[in-house]
Amino acid sequence: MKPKTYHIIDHIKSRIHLSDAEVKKINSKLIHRKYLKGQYIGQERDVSKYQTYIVSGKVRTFYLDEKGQEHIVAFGFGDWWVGDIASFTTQTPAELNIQCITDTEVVQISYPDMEELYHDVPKLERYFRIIIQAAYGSMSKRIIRNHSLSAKERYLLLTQSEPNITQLVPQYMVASYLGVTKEFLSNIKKQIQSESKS
Amino acid sequence: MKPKTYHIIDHIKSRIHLSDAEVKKINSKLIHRKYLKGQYIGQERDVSKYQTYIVSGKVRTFYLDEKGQEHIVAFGFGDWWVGDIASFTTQTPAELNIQCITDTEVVQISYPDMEELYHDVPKLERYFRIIIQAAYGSMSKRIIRNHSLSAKERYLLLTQSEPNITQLVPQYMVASYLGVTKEFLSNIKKQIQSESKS
DNA sequence: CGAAAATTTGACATGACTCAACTGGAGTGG
DNA sequence: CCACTCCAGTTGAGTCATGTCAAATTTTCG
Repeated sequence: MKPKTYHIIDHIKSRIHLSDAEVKKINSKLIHRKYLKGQYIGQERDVSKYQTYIVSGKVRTFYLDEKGQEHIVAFGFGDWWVGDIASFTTQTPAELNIQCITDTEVVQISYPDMEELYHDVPKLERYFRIIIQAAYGSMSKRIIRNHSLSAKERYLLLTQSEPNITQLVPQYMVASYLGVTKEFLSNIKKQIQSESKS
Repeated sequence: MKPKTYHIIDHIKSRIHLSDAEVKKINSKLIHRKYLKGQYIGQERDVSKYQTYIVSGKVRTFYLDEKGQEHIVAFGFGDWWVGDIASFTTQTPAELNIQCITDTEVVQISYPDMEELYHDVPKLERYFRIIIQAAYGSMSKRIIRNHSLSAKERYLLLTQSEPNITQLVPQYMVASYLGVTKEFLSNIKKQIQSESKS
């Protein structure tokens, strides 16, 4: 019986070449796991134990400020990595919460296994370098947009680049992701609507 | 005559181990270069040709919006990498400008040389993975702060974590980095001053 | 010293937030 | 199948943070 191969392997293979032995090695470290809607993959103050790859489902990464308000840093919609990278790489308490918006299927690699994998399959360093570079690039674009665009412009940009975002997550999460209150996002939508009518 | 060893090698060695042969290999690809105050290491629309390590000097990375306003994404103050990562890694036109605030000494690696180095010294993948993870972590914290703190709180946090920032760069750049106008930052400073007096 | 650049000031405008009330489903259970 | 609750979304009034513009002042530096 062959060991089960996860979609994640294809994802890695699309960036770097892997031999069968390497695939096997990686597979042996993968933990397959399911979370229910509302469950936390990781919470603030806990040290992030796993690097988590979303196989299916929807996840949000958010920060809770002193006033108890949520600020969504990122969404994860399948075939992508989530987690508090700072916490995982330095094995210090996390600032971020990773919560499932829907039932979610993931594949995880623990910190010690990750270190072992980096040692045994050094090419993975390249894979993760590429992944993180991409994440860094989009994060830096987000900062730029937050500084140079109004909330309305940011909303239009988001709906344009991710047209079904409104189907994927409730509106108050979109607001939090954009960095505005739900009331104001509602207001923005009304503005846009009345503009398109005239 | 031995080839000159740059400080950058120590920086790399503090993250990964390198043999003498590997050091030599890396050194052979390093381009040492000086820029004058005001010069651009990279400009928007140009494809970023080099990964740039700041040896000494001060650099800012900024974005120019449609209204012609500058938005500073990051500063670089020595012994750190700068550049438009998205542009470099995908070899597509940059969105970011990298400008020297003072005379600046850098070490650069060209794109083809970088690829060659990754091939010949695979450990470098690890080094850059670690570097970018750190950059990503601080970038993500910045997004959080921008969303959850007021301009005044952000300013206080910055002056606390980087007390001599006011000596390092002119105030209007600090304002741009914080995402506020120079007038408003001036206002904030006045507020803080009057608070500390009472 | 003089010009250019950086900073400050103040009046005014506005984007975005707060709060509180209201609407409108989507269960859930009697 | 209705009544009830719960949650997401909307509305509107009032407020505050921050932006805009234009002028005055200070600093920097040739």
